[in-house]
Amino acid sequence: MKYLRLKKAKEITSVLKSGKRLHEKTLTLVYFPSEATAMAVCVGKKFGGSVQRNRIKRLLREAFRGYLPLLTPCKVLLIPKKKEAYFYGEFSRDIGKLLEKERLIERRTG
RNA sequence: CGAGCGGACUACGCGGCCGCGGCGUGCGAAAGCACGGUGAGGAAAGUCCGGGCAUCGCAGGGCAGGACGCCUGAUAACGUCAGGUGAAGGCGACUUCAAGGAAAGUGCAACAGAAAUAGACAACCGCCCCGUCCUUAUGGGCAGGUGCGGAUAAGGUGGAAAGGCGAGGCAAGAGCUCACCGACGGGACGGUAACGCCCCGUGCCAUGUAAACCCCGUCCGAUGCAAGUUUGGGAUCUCUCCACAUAGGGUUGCCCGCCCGGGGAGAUCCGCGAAUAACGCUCGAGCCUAUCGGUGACGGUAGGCCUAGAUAAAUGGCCGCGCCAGACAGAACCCGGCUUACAGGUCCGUCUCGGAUC
RNA sequence: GGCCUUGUGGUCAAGCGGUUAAGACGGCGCCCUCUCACGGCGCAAUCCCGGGUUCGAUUCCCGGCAAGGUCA
Repeated sequence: MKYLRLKKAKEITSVLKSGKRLHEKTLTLVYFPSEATAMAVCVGKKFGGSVQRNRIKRLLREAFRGYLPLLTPCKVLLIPKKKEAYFYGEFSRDIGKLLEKERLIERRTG
């Protein structure tokens, strides 16, 4: 299951403007319904050097990938919150909570 | 055995499942799918130097500006490296050093101190003069002088005070004289050289600062892959700037020289991806092994290898084992260095010092 | 990725190698006043950090760190 990447500044700003924002402890999720699923992560300089930033991006992508087969198509923006340390488990749990809340995924039976 | 010194290397590993960026092959109209193989560092970092490469100048000169600075070598080049010299530090192995010139000139040296680059003052000594005391007198003592001469040793300071220390000498003193040390000049020898060492001579010939200006020597055109190349179209109209030349524009900060006849902005129509697409973009001063030359940096020869090329930007997640933890940190045109960050581990040495034993 | 700039009390800042490191706003304490304001006096600085040159460094040199600007 593949997903597209949100690349262009226009698209990202349009999602930021007209999308719906949801907050959890570790991150902010912005989404806007669409025909194809597309995702972008947003990690600024304040999160540290390139090693730190790359790590956060990878964790977010991996966590998002877990919910991909069950997802109704939409454009998604993931923005982490600054913390001492970052874990895959936390990101995955919070994304799951938010997506379930908005009924963007089918409730898993397991 | 303990404490060190110098050098080299490594940077979690293995297995399973899921996933990511290029590449190759196959299938497919395409999106894509399958398989194979590949995929971050010693610093990829800071951007501090040096190159390659590209564009501009048409590749000329001068000034200004900048960098470097013991010697010899290595190198494409360097502010780098190697070997040596000198100085400083350490018992030692060894380490550190922007290490030319202060008699080319200029500047600065607070406070303190009599005085800061050099004259004076106070103090010292002799002569002369005057006062006073002792003495018959000669002579002597004490205190002094707008006087003359000698002379810079001592003077609480200070980073620095006119070579140092000792002896002689003198009215008092002074390289005035002598020995030793230092400095300067000359010569012989060794070394490619920096320099070393020895001999002779000169009483000594001028504080520090050049990471102050500067002088001497060597080197430097500017801009940087967001460089730059290709596609990025065509037509019409309007406005505006400058000009027919001692002007204007371009050219490196300036001058000379050289080059140019137009430049800029907006609107409409066909067209439409314009922070875009492709190239640049990875085979290169490349890496590995052997061998030869060299003390070494490095170079020669032979054989083998192909080893990231992304562009909102690829290495991750989960599980198991090794003991549970595993540093600093992520390529963005490419190389050579320097500097800075860094958990742990491994290896080497006719290495050094101390202790014990034989 | 490249090229630049700047770091001085809480804030804005001056500072030609020798200063008690100016000044303004703000803060705190005291005086003045019945009280407040105004006014007066005083206090508060690791000169971003670490080395070096120098007798002496906020200033000069080297290396870090942080903040900011710029390119199409």
